[in-house]
Amino acid sequence: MMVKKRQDYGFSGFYVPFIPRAPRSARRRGLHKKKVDDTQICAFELLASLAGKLLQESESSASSSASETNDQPAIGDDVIKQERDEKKLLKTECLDQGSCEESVFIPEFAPSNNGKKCLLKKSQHTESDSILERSSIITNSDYSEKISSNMKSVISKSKTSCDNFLSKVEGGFPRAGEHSDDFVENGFSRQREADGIETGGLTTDNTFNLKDPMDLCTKFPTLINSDNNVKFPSCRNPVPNASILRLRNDSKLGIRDDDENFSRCNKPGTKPRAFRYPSHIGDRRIRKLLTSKYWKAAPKLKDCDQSKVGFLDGGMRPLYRKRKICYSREKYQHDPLYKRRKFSDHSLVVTSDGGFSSESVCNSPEKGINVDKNGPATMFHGANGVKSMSSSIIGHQASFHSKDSHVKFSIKSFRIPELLIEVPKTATVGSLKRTVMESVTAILGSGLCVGVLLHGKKVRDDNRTLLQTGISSKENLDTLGFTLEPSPVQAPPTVCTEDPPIPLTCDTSQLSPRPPALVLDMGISDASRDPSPLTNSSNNIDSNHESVSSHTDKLANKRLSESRALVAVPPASVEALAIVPVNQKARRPELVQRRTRRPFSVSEVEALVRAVEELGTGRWRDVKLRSFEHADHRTYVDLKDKWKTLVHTAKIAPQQRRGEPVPQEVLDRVLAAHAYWSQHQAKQHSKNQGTVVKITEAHGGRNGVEGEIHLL
DNA sequence: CTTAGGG
DNA sequence: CCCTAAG
Repeated sequence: MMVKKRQDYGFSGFYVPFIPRAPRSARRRGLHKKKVDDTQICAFELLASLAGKLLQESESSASSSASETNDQPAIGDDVIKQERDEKKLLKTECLDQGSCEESVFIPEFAPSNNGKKCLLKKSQHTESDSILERSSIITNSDYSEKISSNMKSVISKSKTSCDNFLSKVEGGFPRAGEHSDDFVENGFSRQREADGIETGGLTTDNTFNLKDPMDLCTKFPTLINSDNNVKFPSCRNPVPNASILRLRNDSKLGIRDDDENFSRCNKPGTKPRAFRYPSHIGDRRIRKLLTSKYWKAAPKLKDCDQSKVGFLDGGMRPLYRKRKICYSREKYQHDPLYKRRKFSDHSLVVTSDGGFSSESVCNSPEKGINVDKNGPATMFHGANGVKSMSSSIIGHQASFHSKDSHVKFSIKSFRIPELLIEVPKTATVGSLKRTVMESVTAILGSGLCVGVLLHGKKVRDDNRTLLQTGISSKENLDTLGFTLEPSPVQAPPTVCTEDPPIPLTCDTSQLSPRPPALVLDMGISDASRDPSPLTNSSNNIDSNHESVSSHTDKLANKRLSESRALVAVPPASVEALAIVPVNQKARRPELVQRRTRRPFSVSEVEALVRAVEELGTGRWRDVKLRSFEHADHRTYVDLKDKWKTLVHTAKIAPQQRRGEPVPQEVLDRVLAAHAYWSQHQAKQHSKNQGTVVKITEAHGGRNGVEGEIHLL
């Protein structure tokens, strides 16, 4: 449920590199955790924004430094204007959020998620509103930017959209403090004055003039807190929920897909188990989206009480500890972030810049602004074309003007794919920064091109007109999305292995059990074959793109799922950069990353069969414990599923079987056990259980194999 | 959290 | 594999 909801609100069109999830066993469901999520939204957003920032930054640094400089100077009138806009923006955002009950799920969105979400929602209502909103948002960023530094603007912006997020960031990163200060000064000082820090978010200035203030409050409690956070070290944050990016003991930084973490976090009352991360295999890796800037953002951690550090992170290293310090109590929430992250991956970050980078983040005031374009849909109006594209998110909404023959697109921003960065614990912050920068650069460096998606399908025929493609249709506009993709020509597969963390390696590939070579292969092949695997399952709008035939959909999906194993290697990955989707209707279910596929080996199958023979088919947990206890990637559900497939496999002709062939003998045993246990179960139901303890069933396999089951 | 099933 | 409904 949650997932879906999130998706709906968050990512409709977003495509993100796929990353394998943590073992299912580890994951938890958080049906009841919804509320908790609220507080954590920001964190996700933060992450998302970071990603966006990274992208932007790299881009800007590369190509738009000039624009930046230009932009900054203009502080005078513009500022005022901006401010006004900002207020407007804020207001709209608040309202929007308020309107969105599901704000809870907002996390899905990137930093600008809230805004985006709002936008989306608004868009539903009125296009004009959405536009306004967007522009206001943009303005806002501009405003802040102009006021102080880009960075500040970013912060302020982010704050507006997501206070929590900021606060979290702060807490999470060593340099957060710096930003926070700036931020406060520039963006929120007013607020504080007015209402005091506590109420900051709500009462602050005009910003939040809501028709119903309460709405805002109730809905965005977190935001309020965040304000507080900004001012005060996160550790002081009274709100337990304040989520921060949690750093694990591991040296790997990155956003983790693990649901596990997520779910734990969600549960307020969760057991201590939540903190056992370190022991978990999957947890070992901390994946975060960090940008150098990101790190910079958390300077004030030191401010936090050191004493609290030890809370949850017993053995953390100083470095991490520092970061963690403030967040110790928020570990829970942290997890949610991850999960959201997953979702958010797909989402656009409205304020990609919202985040954290101080410098180039908000370069172009116009970025993210909607533009009416006569030209190709792919064109964005921005301060600088390229820059805006990469950094700004695509507006999810495109509006169709019946009046003229123009189609209006608003691209709020683009999101960059999740980056997995792995560095040794002993790595310096500087090295981390470099690593991040390199990875980002790698993404941008290879060149990007814009892709157009309609109904999740990639529109490849560049010669088609919007009209022909259906993009001019109002309905279709809702499902229109843009993507940043690596240039066709280059797709240098830069896959790093996760294992060698020692040298700073930028691992854009997901941790995959598979051999790197394989991964690469998959990634490449997938990319080359089908640039937009994600879109396969969606309905084709057009015939112009190479759509996968329906019967091959399954295969495609499979491929897809496999490819997901990789976190897109920047250049190579098709979906490297996000998409902007728009409508929830159009959303695809697969936004959530799937775990990497790990075919059962024959030996595993044998172990499974053995266990099932002994334990029966209704005790998967026991089976897991007995035979797969150390196979963390095999959950009992996996085992159950495997058994299911085994039974099926055993029933079909050998020619129809795929994958690593399982000895017929084993399959026969499967059938035998299946038959036996089915019967056994039936007997039990019929209250006739105790009688038969031992059953021998013979199946006429081609080998005439006979399966025996021995019961106690 | 586990199971059991459907997708 | 994923997702859910049910214990």
